Amino acid sequence: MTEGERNAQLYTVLSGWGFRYKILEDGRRQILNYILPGDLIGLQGNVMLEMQHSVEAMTRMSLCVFERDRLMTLYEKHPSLAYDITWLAAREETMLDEHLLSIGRRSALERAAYLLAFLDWRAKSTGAAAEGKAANLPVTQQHCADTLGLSLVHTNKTFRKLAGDRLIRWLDRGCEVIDIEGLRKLAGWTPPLETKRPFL
Amino acid sequence: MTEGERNAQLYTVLSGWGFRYKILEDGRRQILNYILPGDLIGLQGNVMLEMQHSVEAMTRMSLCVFERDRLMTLYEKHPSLAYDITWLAAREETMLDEHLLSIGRRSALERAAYLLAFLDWRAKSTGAAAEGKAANLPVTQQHCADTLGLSLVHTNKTFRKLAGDRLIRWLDRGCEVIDIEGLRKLAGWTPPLETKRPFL
DNA sequence: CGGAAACTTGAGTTACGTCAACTACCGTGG
DNA sequence: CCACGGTAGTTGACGTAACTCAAGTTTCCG
Repeated sequence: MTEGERNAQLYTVLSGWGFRYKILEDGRRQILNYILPGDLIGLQGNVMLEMQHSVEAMTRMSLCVFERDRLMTLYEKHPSLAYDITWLAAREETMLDEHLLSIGRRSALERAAYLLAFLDWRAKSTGAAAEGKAANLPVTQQHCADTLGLSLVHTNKTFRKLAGDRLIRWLDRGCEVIDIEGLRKLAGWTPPLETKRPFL
Repeated sequence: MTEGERNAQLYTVLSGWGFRYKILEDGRRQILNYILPGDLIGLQGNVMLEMQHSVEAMTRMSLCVFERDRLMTLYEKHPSLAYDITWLAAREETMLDEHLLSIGRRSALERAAYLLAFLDWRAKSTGAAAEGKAANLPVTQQHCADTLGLSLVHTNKTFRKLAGDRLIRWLDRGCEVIDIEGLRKLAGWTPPLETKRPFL
């Protein structure tokens, strides 16, 4: 699914990991946010005229399709589902705000710590990893670099520092969080308190 | 209105300029987005448990208050208004996405050009400035620096370059856009196409 | 066994940050 | 009327975090 396309569908993610991103003409890429089970894809495309970003899967994903035309009908017939959609949109906004703070004002080390703490939180709160147990995050350093707004080389050096301090361990294809509290403290971040989460 | 507060109200902006921001413990500040007439304030606070950011006015603002408890009722009684709220949330997301791309991947000069082109667009599309006429943006360089994720000094030097190239003129307290097309081209950005905008 | 994708490391460069000083422009009050 | 203090903007010298380039491993997979 790429930017500019007019997309008639809305999707709910049932399983798997993906991400949303934008690119400049010369290829510079910025990952905007990650997509996990329970997330909605394509709301912007339904409400705005066209998609403003692209989406890519990181693992095999299964989706539940939803027709665009039915969105207004759904709002009329099921106000509580409409409310849930708003809830999801507001949560996305909260995440984007934090990412913005991170890229704009945190140092490379803090930023990296924040990203991993954030992904760990998301992984755990969607049940992708058991609560309490160390999460194994299926990201490459290239993904992280494009999320952090850093170069690949500098991202690597930053992660090596975190690994040297025993906060994480970097695996073949992904990252294992060892000391989540350490990461959160370094980043100066704690996961947001949420009201009850909608099913969808 | 500051972060962490539990805010029972939702506001619609009738007139004036403001902005949303977050700060780290040591005072580093990141401006997340600007608030103009027609925008909604406090949706996150209503849906999440508490406000995740703070809001500050840049000019005198007039607001229309809306009680939190009535949100669910509104969703039941007026689905089209509910849809409008979703529309606004999706538009906010689109703007945050673009800011993220900007801070993460654009150079200081491109970023500055983007910000001014963006504010010019917002000013014009809310009727704060006449369409076609040069918009006068009521921002200080400190605001811009905190939006761009740059230092105040470097922001100043960047703006002086834009002024030297006759793209903008910097006034006492704010900025006058001279060559909007030049700014957009430099930033590699054009305003998004929007579907019909809701009243609210 | 070869080739691609991911990760690592060092050396040199540059964009941006910090520090510090200075100007200009108010509005306030003696 | 001028003295003042505060906010906003400007500029130069110097330091450093992050980038680029380039050359490695290592791991996976066909």
